[in-house]
Amino acid sequence: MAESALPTLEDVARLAGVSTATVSRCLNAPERVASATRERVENAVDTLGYAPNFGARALVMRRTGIVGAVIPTLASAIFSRGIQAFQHELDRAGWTLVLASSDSNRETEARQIRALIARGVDGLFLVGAERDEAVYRFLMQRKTPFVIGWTTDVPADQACVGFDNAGAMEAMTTRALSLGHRRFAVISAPLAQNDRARGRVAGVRAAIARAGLDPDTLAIEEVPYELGAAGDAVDRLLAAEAAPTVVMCGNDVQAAGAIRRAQQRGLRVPEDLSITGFDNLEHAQLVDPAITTVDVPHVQMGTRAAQALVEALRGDEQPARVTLPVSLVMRGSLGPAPA
Amino acid sequence: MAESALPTLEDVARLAGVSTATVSRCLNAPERVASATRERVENAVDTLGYAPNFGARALVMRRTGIVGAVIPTLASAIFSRGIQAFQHELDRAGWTLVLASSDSNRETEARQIRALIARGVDGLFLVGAERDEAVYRFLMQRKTPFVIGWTTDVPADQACVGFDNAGAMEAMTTRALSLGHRRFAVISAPLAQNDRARGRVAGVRAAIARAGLDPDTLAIEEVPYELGAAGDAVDRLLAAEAAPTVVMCGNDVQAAGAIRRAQQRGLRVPEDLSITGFDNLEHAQLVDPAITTVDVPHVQMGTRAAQALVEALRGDEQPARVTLPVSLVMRGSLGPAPA
DNA sequence: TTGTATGCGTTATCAT
DNA sequence: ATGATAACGCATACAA
Repeated sequence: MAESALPTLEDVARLAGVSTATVSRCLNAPERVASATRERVENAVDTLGYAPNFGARALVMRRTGIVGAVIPTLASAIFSRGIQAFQHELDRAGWTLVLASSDSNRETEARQIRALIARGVDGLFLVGAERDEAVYRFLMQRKTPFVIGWTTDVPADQACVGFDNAGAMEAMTTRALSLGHRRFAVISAPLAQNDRARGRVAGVRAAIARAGLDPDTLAIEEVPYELGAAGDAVDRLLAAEAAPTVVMCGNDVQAAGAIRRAQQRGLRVPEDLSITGFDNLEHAQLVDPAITTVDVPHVQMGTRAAQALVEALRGDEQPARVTLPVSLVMRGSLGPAPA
Repeated sequence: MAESALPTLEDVARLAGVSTATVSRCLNAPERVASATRERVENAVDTLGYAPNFGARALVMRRTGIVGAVIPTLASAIFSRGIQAFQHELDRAGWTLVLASSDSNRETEARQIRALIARGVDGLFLVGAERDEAVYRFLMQRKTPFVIGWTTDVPADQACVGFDNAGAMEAMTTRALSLGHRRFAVISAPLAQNDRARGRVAGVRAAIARAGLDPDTLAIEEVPYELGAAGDAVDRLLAAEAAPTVVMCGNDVQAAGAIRRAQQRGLRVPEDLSITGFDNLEHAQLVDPAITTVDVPHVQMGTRAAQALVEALRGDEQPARVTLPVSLVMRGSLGPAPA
């Protein structure tokens, strides 16, 4: 028994008694073919179970219809809402998303970007602006349009859809200051390869500096976005000489872990220790007290990023630059400083 | 200024003073070319910034190296761990993942499957076994190998990597019975297009039937995997004539929502009402009391599924059929039945 | 409206 | 070790 190959345009043409050009037209511009022949062709397509060969199509059309996104991780909830919206909007516009994760690692991200381009993506969505110049050069060279998300701190000629990480955290810190807090600590993602995390810390420092405090006394714990790691960070922070009255976390997962650990140590939140989060994830409403946090418009960001990328793919020259507003969500975990 | 196109194999060949065949060899089988010429070619590749054209390669190789996965949703944590593992293992084996979501909708899933195949995926990862016969016929016709995850309840000739949804829930129910519970209720995902959810409910019914109780009295609330919706379901269940002493949830998100709502109504968990979950998500450890749940080996499932798919892609005839063990995780939310 | 013919960029076979 | 060349399956410019 011969290995019967997949049917091609030619098979359909033969069965329908027309040329391959006509079959191609039936599929791509049905209005340009007589309805009688169109029906014959459609029947042939059905009976043969024909579907166009992707590689051949990509070769001749010079595009694949695929766009790629490289995000730090798929495993956590942090990016899932935004990416879900991104992919939904992309789908509406007829594009398909390929997802890769960088494990928050610079080299891995560079590898993934190259891998995606080798897989024929027509455009890219990237998180943050922190990567080697060589990567940007490569993207230029390949003429691959890209959009950067989760930050707006990018060169003027690049498209981005994000928000002001520093400003958001500065606002939250100012709020804590107004509640009487003077001893701050921060739990952040590792700062080394993460411009968003650095921005958030910078916001805290800016606010306390403006309040006349010394930003260099700010204790910073760098830990991954995990409950237990954030808990351990709390242990370390509370062991310090002048323990903080408020811990500003770079993310709600960390805030949730911090709250749980503080409570396990017998501290009341927020009476004894205030804790704030970032992102307004589902986590923020699961713990008790609920987390005072920064609401990030993830869905909007994903949607707008998709639109920006589609525009770039269409050849629009002006790179879209979108700054989304964030807002403080006051819930129970931030209270007045203890007396 | 002319629109300079991307460099091709021919450009490289010309610059290096060799034939395109030699350049191709340099890229795909470097050991089959003299090191002197290889160096010349590599230099030419660098200076031109050459990268192979994906479409041309896919056309002649008859494969894209891309596999697709269609999952109910990207937005929740339910599938993210498994998918992350799936993609990681795939990456190790040199494949790229394209992700699509079906919104838990049968027609949408069918559309997404066709769309992915139109995008040239060489294989597919699907969740659950519930879909139209036409979809399976289409996959056969296209000779597209696929693996089914999250269940093992599939025809014998299909590859699957999953666990026993019914058995897991039956075990949990039996545990509740041994704690004296006699009035059960279930909060489940909508059953209509979800074989895993139906399996879990069937497990509850089987256990209570075996205990001599009437499974037809079992109250079932079908709601999405959202905190608020699960809370509302609790309200309805508790309004019933003979309120349950234990609510078995099909998922930890629902269990978390149920616990919060019960507590807001002034009930103590588990003293007044026991609640169980499923999946052992991060949620389960965030709420207080922590959720007694079914641990599902998501990471293993994703990894094994990737391996199974890669095998199928390599042409292995025997479809892999993997059943992963699940286990009960006893935490605080399930206690003895109230007296 | 339909058909003919060409080219897209690569891999692989067969010579040399 | 290297080169010429034939597919691969499709879209499209041009002819009829």
